[in-house]
Amino acid sequence: MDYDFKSIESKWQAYWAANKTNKAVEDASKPKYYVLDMFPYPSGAGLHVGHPLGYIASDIYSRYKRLRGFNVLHPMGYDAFGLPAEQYAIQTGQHPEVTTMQNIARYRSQLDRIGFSFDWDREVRTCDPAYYKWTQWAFLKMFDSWYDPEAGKARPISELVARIEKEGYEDVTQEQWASADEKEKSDILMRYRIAYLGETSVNWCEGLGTVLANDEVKDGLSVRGGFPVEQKKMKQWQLRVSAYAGRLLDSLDRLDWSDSLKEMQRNWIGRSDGTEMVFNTVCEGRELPVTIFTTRADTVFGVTFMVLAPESELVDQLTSSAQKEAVAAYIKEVKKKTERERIAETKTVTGVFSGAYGINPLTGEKIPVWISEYVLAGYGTGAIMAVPAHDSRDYAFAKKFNLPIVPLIEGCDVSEESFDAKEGIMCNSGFLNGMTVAQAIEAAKDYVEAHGLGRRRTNYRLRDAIFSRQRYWGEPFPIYYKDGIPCPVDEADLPLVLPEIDSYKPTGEAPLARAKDWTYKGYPLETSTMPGFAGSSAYYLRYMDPHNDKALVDRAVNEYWRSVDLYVGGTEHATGHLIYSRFWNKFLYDLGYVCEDEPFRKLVNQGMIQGRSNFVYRIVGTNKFVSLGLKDNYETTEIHVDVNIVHNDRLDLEAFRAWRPDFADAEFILEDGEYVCGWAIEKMSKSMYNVVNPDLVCDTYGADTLRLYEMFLGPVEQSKPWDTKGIDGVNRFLKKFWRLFHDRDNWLVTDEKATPAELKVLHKLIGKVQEDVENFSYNTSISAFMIAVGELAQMKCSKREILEPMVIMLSPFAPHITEELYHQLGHDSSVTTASFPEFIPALAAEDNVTYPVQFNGKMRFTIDLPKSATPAEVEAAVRASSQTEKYVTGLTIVKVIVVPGRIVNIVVR
RNA sequence: GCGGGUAUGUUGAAAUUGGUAGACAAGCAAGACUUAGGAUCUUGUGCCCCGUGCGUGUGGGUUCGAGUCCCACUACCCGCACCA
Repeated sequence: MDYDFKSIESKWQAYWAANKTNKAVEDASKPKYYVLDMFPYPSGAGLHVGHPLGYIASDIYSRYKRLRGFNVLHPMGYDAFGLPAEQYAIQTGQHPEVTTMQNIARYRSQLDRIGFSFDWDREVRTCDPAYYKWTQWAFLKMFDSWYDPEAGKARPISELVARIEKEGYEDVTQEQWASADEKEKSDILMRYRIAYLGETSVNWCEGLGTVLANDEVKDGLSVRGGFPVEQKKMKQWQLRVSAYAGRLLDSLDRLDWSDSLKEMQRNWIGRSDGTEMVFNTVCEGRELPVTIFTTRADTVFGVTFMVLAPESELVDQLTSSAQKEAVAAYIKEVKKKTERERIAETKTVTGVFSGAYGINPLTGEKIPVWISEYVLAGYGTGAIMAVPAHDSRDYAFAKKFNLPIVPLIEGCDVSEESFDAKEGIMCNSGFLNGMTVAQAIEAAKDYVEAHGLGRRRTNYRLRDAIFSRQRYWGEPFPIYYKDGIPCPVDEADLPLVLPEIDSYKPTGEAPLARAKDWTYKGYPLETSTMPGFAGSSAYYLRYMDPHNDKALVDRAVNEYWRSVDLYVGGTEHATGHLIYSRFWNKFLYDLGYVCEDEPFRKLVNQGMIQGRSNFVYRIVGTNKFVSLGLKDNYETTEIHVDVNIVHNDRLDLEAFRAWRPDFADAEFILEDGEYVCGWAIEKMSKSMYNVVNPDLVCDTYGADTLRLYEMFLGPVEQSKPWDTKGIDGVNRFLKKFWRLFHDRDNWLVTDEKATPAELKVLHKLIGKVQEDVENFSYNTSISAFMIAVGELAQMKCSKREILEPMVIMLSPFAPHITEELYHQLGHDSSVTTASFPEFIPALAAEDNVTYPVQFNGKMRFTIDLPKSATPAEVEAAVRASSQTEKYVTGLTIVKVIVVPGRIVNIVVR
């Protein structure tokens, strides 16, 4: 009987679906383990072989944990709101929901073919009203909360109101509050709510007709679509993520994530400890204190000018009448630039003198105040003290505008460039003279605080998340406007269902503005929708209790599953989803809705699967194609060719002629009768014709081979090109494994007792697989299987005692073939209900140890000794060996090093 | 510029964490079986001047012993980037 993967795979996939084999049920008698994949956005292109990589890795781990007696939660769903479906709708008029459902169906059928152990009863879709009810609910909770920096957590806004009424808070006095009208009260509270409506400079993308969050913009272009993005002041919903910056940073230390990912988040959060200092300024007799932020308080004696951001509110007040025109012209010029231009021109220095002067609080010196775009309004206070000698940006500015440069560190040379390093001994710096920079920073901070000139302050780069999108295909905000005051929709009225609209074409206003009766209690509803990350921020919680319509997740259920034990996904979410989710979770934790303050305890980043593109070389001006080795003899153009008609870099000529009409009469110049294609590693994409579809691999080799091959390709974390060449190896392994059970006509498995040699093969394998799977080192554990199967084949061992444990161990990797064999072995339950075989080290141990014997570190020969031999016995045996004699003639043994079980090294002179 | 990572045969890679470098595959070569093979099975395969030789990006160091540890450098990949 041959290994017929097609019938085996479809048979068991149907069986698992019918029997709900992978259903997860809360069970207090078993330890839980929660394995999560980053759920996909169902794009129109379907899956390529790169997508399932992480899913396979996590599926292996889930199945392994199940064999080890854990109650495993391993769900899957779809991040289904998003731009591509809406843009398709704009082009075709088809409702995004229709497109989305079609794509989901396609994804599901592709996923099902690979044999994942997902509990599909727990599937979530972010675009499902029953799901986004809880996205809206969380938003309402954020709207109804503020961040109390004293308690270090979010609290209900009613507690803030109570406090203001009783004693005022920050700059809001009791009296002000008492006399405020509804609108004013709303405005005051808006400054504190976690979800708030605020005017801010936002990334506006004209091409997409919407605002975008910082992580959705790269190099001044939108990540989706690549349209230019400009800065615009707009009133938008925002989430006060910045309030959590400190906590998001601190608890990173407790997470089992890769260093690089944690570092990325640390950079994104961007903590910097510095000093806020007040400089008094004078402009035509008007005095105005200006607060600046610096991390280099020690350099205050070298301040030769100050700079304001062009967008700073202080600009108007600090512009003298003489400079008014020049400043206005400069600001106009700056505003005209797109974000992209501003980034591209970071090297060119621009700026204008404001006409005002500041007073250095330590020296009393009078310094000019300038305005320049190199100072950012959104960071610190939007104003800086400039120390050109020790800051390269200030230096460039000072050079351009001929401002003085005062060096503050002994022996530093600032004639050509600034000295930015935080090292050396201070000079020209009054009481700081003679200190090291590190000492001076602290001393200066102390001085500033002691003399009431400012205070220590920690700044974060992390900004609040802009939460509004002027789009259709997203969650509607549960907010309506009563006389212009934003009010929350009653929780009982959630979900607020996305209305139908007649056309998806952009008109300049938000699509929901066109919806009929988009009102609540007679008042207009908010017309923006939520961004993509809204629905993905708490989906891992919803999987715990996906059908609950009373709560996001039931308290007791949450206490059982707690948080994700293993999260598998790509690094591309480092500064988006993974920050927002952590924020969202911490917020829910503060209010007591969830029991863990971090959502993802361990995170594994799977690498990307790159494409391996193939090329043909067309001789310019002809329809003749020349093989790789001969192409240098001609003038050629390189053309991407579909990798599916190339095997081992040899072109299938007939398939090539049939591929595209213009190649139908192609001629070839061959080498050795074959056309050899060139190749390159590139991103897997349609346009490069290097996309490999997993369905195709399942058709030709089967899902088990696909799974094994993707894991055998290399470590899960590493990016690697897809190269179908090696796939035969793992396929051969499965066939070999099958042949331990079957030959052409017979069932070979016997109940004979296994020999010690056979048990050794088995137990060595158990030990290896156990260790490797725990470390996600799947490629080496597959190697171990190959070795074991080879050895058993050699021994002609087909004993149940050996093979049955192997079937169980292999089942996480290749679930279909093992399910078939497990049933053939006489079981009528699924292999997933089996237990991982127990590792007995004694059975795996070798009786003898082969010691490599080195002389002065060079290996010369090996010697077999009993495992029990003591180091002294080993040394004696080695000294007595005739081999040793050969290598020491004429020399003396200085010392013999014996590492028990490892090696013997003899030092000779 | 700042931060993180990687570097081993023709290719993907492994190395018990300081102890026989190249496991296991792929590719290639030779052979067997076969009407045939993109099937199956053997065997070989780091390099060379074939030795007590050389060899894990380069140059040093520590050690009886270094792919692994330390120092300096180079190349590539990823992230951030006028963040004061």
